[in-house]
Amino acid sequence: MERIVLGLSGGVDSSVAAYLLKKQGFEVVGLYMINWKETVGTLSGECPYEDDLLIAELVARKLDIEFHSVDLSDRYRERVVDYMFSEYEHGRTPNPDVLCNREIKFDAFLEAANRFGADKVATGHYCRKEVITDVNGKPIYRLLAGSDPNKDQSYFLCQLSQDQLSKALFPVGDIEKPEVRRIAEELGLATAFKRDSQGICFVGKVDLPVFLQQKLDKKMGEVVEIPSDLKAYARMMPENADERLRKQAKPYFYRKKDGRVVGSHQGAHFYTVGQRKGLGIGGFDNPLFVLATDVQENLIFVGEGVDHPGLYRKTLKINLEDCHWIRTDLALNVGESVRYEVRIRYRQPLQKATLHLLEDGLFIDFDIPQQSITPGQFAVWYSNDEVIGSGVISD
RNA sequence: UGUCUCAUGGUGUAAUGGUAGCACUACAGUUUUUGGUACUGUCUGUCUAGGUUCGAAUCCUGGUGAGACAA
Repeated sequence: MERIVLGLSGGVDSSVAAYLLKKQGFEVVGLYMINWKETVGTLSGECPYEDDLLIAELVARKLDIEFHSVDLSDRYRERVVDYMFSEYEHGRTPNPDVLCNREIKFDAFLEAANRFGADKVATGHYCRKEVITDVNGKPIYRLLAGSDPNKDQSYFLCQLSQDQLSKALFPVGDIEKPEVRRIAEELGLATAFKRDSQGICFVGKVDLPVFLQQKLDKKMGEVVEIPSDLKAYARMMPENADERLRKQAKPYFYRKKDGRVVGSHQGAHFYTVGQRKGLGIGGFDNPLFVLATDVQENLIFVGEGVDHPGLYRKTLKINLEDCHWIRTDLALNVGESVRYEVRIRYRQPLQKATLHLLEDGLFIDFDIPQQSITPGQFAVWYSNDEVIGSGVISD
């Protein structure tokens, strides 16, 4: 009987995943991962993980599976939290959960699983895995969207490697959320009616702006409104196709003199592109959206209305070193192009685009201009249901 | 100093005699295993002191404040 370590989080998805694995005949070991122990910033200084640990243990007992916990908080801090703050400090908007999967759940956690006698790990992610073989009979692992289009979490696994994927199992990927709930209820699991978790796993109940304010310094700066008829928006496009891509992918660069000061803020690094709330500036006919931030000058540039041209761009660039192919066999060579569907944030409907690999980076050229392309976020390209690759949007 | 205009919630405005509406902001909730977005809901107001009137944001007088023109 094959031994599998399952990440039991104390949520309903991993609980049911445990049950399904067991039903499939695996010897399941539930392993609770502690990745954050700090109590600062949490409500009423509660221990952030004790409740979930207890619930996970309860579920394990109910399902009659072996249960342990493992403390990965040092690793988590190094690989996820430090990255997160560093990105914010540089004016980018990180996705800690993508990193958490790449660096923790399918790395450090996998190592821990090995110590518990398993060489594969399972999680409660809503996504699927398939194996095909290449011409030499070598296996190729495919990462597919979860069957429930409403809960598909393949986006968060976009940075996994073939090696990581080869050791992963996603038991709930081919069933839908309501079914998961139903199974949990039928089994009488403690998690059956527990509400879905949301927000960065470790921050828990605290909202991110508050958390960031505790970690990053405040620095008063100005908010500059950019008119929608700025001449930079009517930029001339070069004839050469590659040059045009490069130019289209370049974010608009604003200076204070391009607009007028309409307010102040407490630190440009607290804001992200496309953000509407939190500026505290009223009196306009339409809401203001953040077009860009400049952490060097500590300026925030905003535009009025969802239709502001500064909010849209047709092309984005991913630096070569940030370009990751899950399907390494489908990786582009310099000079090649391919049609895929792309999303630039979790749950965004897939957008048709053409990927062009040039000497200086991967350029994703969308059929339709995209709103709020945000540096630091991950662009993920799909072929139908399959995640082909991903990369960090450059600035 | 003179003349004129204006003064509505945090902001921008609507209602010119019948008990104040809209947008933005803020807040709350929903959606969401990132951030953000989106959706729903809620709060806050007639500069001040008098007067006219059954009744005033709306008319009259004084005050205070802001702007424009005038030298």
